[in-house]
Order: sequence, then C-alpha cells, then structure tokens
Amino acid sequence: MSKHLTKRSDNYSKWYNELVVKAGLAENSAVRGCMVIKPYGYAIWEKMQQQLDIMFKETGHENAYFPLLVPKHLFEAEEKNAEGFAKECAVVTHYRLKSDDNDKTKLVVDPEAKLEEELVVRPTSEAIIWNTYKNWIQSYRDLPIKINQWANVMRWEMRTRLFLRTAEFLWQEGHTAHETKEEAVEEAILMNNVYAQFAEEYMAMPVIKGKKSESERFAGAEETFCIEALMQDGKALQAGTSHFLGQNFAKAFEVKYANKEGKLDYVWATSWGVSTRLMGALIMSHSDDNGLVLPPKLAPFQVVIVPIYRNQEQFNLVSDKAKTIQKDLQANGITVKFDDRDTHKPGWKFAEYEMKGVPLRIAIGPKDIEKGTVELARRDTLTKSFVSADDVSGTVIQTLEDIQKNLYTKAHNFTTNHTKFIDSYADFKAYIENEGGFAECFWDGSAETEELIKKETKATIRCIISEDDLEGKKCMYSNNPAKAKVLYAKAY
RNA sequence: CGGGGCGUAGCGCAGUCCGGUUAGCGCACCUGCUUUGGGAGCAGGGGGCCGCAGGUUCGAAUCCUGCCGCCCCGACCA
Repeated sequence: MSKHLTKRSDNYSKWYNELVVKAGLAENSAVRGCMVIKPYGYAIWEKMQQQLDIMFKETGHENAYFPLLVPKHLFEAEEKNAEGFAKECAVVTHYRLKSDDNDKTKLVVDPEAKLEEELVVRPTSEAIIWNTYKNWIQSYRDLPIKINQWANVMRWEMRTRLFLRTAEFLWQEGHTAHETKEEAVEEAILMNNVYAQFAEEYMAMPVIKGKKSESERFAGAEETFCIEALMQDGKALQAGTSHFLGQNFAKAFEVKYANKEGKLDYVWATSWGVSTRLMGALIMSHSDDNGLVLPPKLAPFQVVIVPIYRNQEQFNLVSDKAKTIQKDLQANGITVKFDDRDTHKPGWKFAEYEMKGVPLRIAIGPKDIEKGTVELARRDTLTKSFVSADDVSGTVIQTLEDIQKNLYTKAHNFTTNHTKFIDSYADFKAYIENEGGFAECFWDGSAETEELIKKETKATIRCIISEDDLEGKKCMYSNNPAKAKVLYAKAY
C-alpha cells in the first residue's frame, strides 16, 4: 500500500477512487462496471442495513424477496417505467451453453437454447412485484401491503464509479399498496423522512428534503420525494428517493380491490429505495486527505487498541491491560478491535487505521503502564490526549458521542456555507462555475427553463423546496412568475 | 456511441520514437539479523506468454495489420 492519498484539492475524483480502494472498501472486478465490496466496506453496508431495517420495521414494513429476472411482457406493462429503464437493461436470451465445435476448451451460447421470451435482469422490481400483488389483493381487507426487499439490481450504465454508480448495486426497495391516494402519499413522505432521519442521525450527513421536478422524476411515478446531500466538492448527491406511484402500476397490472362500498377500485402505490450509493455519500461527506472518516454509529469497529512493546515481557504487560480495557468497553456496548498482530509495527497500524477511518484509537505502551494512562487519538480532529486508564470507558463513550455530533456539525456548516439564495442568472452562472454548491432559486416551473439552465451550466434542479409564498416572485432565468422555490446544483 | 489516452511482475511505472546480450525500477512479497510511542534498516531471494492473433526481419516489448480490454472527457444515470 502506498503511503499517500491524492489530496482532495489536487483531484477530488482521484482522491475518492484511491480512498475507496486504499481503505479496503471495494475494488473493480473482472466484470465491466461491477465492483467487489470488500469485508470492511461490506461491514459498513451491513451496519446501514441493520439500522434501516429496524426503521422499516418500526414503520410497519415486512421483508420479502422477489425474483431477479422479469419476463419481458411484465416489464413492458407500465409504459413509462419500461421506457425509462429500457436503455439500460441486461437481458437473458438463452438458458444453456455448449462446448465450441472448433475449440473444445471454449463455450458458446447454444443457439438451440433460445428462450421463447426474454428475461430482463431487474433494474427495479415494480413489474414483478405488482404482478404478484395482483394475486394478493382482492378487498380493502388485504390492504395496506407494506413490503421491503433487500436485493441487487442491474442498470447497464455507460460510465461507472465505485459505489456512486455501478452496473450492479445493492439496495432495498420498498413497495406498498394502499386504499387511498392520501394514505399512499403519506407513506411516500414518511419513508422519505425515514431516509432523512437515517442520513442525519446515523451517517451524520445533513440532507435537504424535497421533491423532484417532472423531468427528474422516477419513470412511472406521479411524484418523487428525495433527499439530497452536498459533497465536499460542491456537487450534490441524490441519497434516497421515495415515489408516489399513483394508480399507474395498479392499472398496468390490473390490481383492483373491492372497497367498503363494494365497488372495485385500483389501489394506490409507493416505492422507495436507498442503495450502496449511500456508501459513496458517507465517504465523501466526512473523509479527509488522510483517508476515511467514519461516524461512530456506522463504523465496523469504533475503537482500535494498538499495543506498543519492545519485547515479549512488555507485550504481555500491555496486552493484559489492553484486554481488560477491551472487555470493559465491550460491556458498555462499544465495538473494539485489539490489533495484537506482531507482523506490523505501531506506526504502520496508526496509518492504516487512519486510512480506514476508525473513530478512536487507543495506544498502550510501557510508559502508559507506568503512568496509569492510555493514549487516545480522535480520527475526526486528529488530536491525541492521555487519559487515565481507570475510566477509559467513560471517556470513550463521551468522545464517541462528540465525534458523531462533530461530524454532523461540520458537514452541516459546510452545507449551510455552500447554500446561497440567488436571483440573478449571471450570479448563478458564476456561482456554479466558480464556487459550487446549492443554489436556492425561484423557478417558473417550465421544463424549458430547466433544460436550458442544464445545458448552459450543467446544474440541474435537485429538488423543489417549496411552492408557497410565491407572491410577486420571479423565475431567476425567465423572469416569469415563479411556480416554486428550488435547489440547483451540479450533481453526481 | 463520438473525442483523447493506456495495456510490460500483485500494484504503480521506465524502456517502444531510432529493432540487437539474461527486460528494468519503486512499492508489495519471501528468508535472516537488528528493530517496534507515526507507514523501520541492512543483507539475500522469488516472481514476466511485454493484452491477444497474424505479419515483416537473421533477430520484435520495440515496426506493420487486425482484434480485445481498460481509463478519462462528452451524451445517459440511484
């Protein structure tokens, strides 16, 4: 492993790519656009999953699993959804290989084994799920259905980047069915709020909640709610989306229920998801030129203990102390790794855990044993202090809380400092070009304005913040009466 | 799919223009000794179908042709 990471100020994108690899989170694989998520990276994803799963269950959802492959006729049933995803679908056309007649060591697709109907590798699961819900729903007594699935999906993207955009990615997708429009809208908003809460409390990442403009909406949705986060390079990252699907899928799949009056009606739907892209968001929100910085609530281990010693006798002494502290911390619910490997030196370990973003490091050496102290090093501030070995747990618990808060505060200040209200297009262009960040602006609600601004500046409407109090407000671009206050930014 | 670049050890690269001993360097790896409070030092060692397939030549990593793959910039996107 090389010693240094490219600096963010030199090349942000290179910094990110190197960081993901050097911190042991993920790497590119032999499959185009698909990544291998390595154990340390997967451990973070598991932490995210565990917490989200708890939150989904608290809001009344159950997990289930639907097939990876979707028959083409089902996939095309909801027109807009099909059209939106058609360009990036992997398709299974055959079910068998055979050895090549010209070269027995090679395999070729057996032309005899062509499928009568192609199977689409799911880019999202609405189709297969709604086709299933059709069989599950007859009466209002069958509603609501609130299901989540943890799965992989595939979207054949042109250009991929580890975690931010890969051809295959892991995510969760919630799919719910409701009696009324109001209930479905409420559900979509609720889940967007759950995402926002997760981002802020666990990822320590401030987000802006809003809804998408029509052009940025999910294919097949009536309304898309989203959370947007600002990365350190001033670009926005869509961190989660929650869709109110209206009756579009119910109509496409003929999902009707008998209501309390005995009349048949189409059900109302939502879907919502967050993906391994959250890993990218987490990495970019807090990390620095020394490597990853993780919030304590999502770190695979919150504390690492590094022993320092010259000989076996010292090691035994230090190791005893370390194990006592480790047990005590574990008893307090803190995850601790004691790195007693003799194959690497302390300095190497310090650098390594800094790269991996472990929130707190405890070093214990002969001097500490003498003085009854340990050295405590914070990853977020890179500061070190000596604390009494008698109450390490108390100090650690307090410090971990501080770190979690500090990361949020830092990110929040960054977002606030890089969010500007702008009402002149000239200022807007200069801001997007030179500073980067969120721009709050009034918008006339037209797709033309949106499109032109995108063409001229590469900034897009990340979300609509509000549609109230627009009396006398003018669109920054067209000067026409404003229909909404929106957030613009260049996006990932 | 348009424009640019690159394929040489696990990783990062030099060598290619101008063909010529045994293909080299850094990191990593292995062995030994000394080390261990911020990525240790010295000594020794292992590892290459030079992207693939043809061609030119006495001789090809180097020249020619074709193919494949990857990266970057655009269009597309959670």
